Amino acid sequence: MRIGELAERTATSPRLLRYYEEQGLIRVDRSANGYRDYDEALVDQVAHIRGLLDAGLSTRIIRQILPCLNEPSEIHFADATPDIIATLEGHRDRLAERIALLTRNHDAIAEYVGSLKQCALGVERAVPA
Amino acid sequence: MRIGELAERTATSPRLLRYYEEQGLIRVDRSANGYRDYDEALVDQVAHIRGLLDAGLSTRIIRQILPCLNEPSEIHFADATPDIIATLEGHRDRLAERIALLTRNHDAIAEYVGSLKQCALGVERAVPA
DNA sequence: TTTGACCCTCACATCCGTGTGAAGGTTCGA
DNA sequence: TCGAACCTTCACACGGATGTGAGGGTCAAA
Repeated sequence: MRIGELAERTATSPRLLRYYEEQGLIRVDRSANGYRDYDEALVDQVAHIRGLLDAGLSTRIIRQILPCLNEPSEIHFADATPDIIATLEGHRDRLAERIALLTRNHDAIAEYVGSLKQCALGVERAVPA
Repeated sequence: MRIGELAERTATSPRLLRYYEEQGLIRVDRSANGYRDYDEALVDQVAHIRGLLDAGLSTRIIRQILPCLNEPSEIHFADATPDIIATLEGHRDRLAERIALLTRNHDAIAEYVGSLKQCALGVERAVPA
């Protein structure tokens, strides 16, 4: 499909799709006329990338961890060098930290919202101003 | 305490502490000479803010959810308007989505790294080139 | 054949969190 | 009293993700 359709289907902009390509996040074919020609699978991939960006990861990091996340999950044996493994372990651990932090904040907000709703109910019943 | 000390204790920079103040994230007193005078509690608060920023939240959002996160957790009853509650629920839910997404990715990376290490071991044993 | 909707590249602009430096005031110890 | 180390404000700069516009090509339908 062409860039306009993919942009619409992923709720992004053509500009961003070109940017992700430039950053090495997606691979894109070209038609004879020079237009970008996107594979159907890119719809999911772009959604995935957007999620990761939205979660605060940089394109640099996403580029590094993306190979692990391909669905067929074919292991690239050549990648099993110690420093690549170390890099991935680092990303894995920092992801865990980030998750823990987000979880703490999520829980705090949830608790606060709970109290607030409780309180709103109480006010509604007790102080019918 | 003064800005230098707080910067050091929170591993930030004076510049950022001024910025957080400017963004309405922290409240800061002034000494007679015009110097900022930070309360002890700011150490934790700034750490908290840094965590949220690091987790990908913007100062605008942080400003909104910060009141819920104060340690004494004194509920601001006046805040219990339906739209504020809705906003908070929105943040809470989007946080939950992010956590789910990051968790999936964390697990995928962990699994991939596991396979990679396994594979590295195998190669080491099987192909002592 | 022309028009309109799409695509291309290039490049400058914006926002946000952050760094940095200038120009100057305060405090404190030598 | 001088200098070092701290503080102030102001303002410009930068990198990353994104918007926008100029100048131009492609293609299909009228």
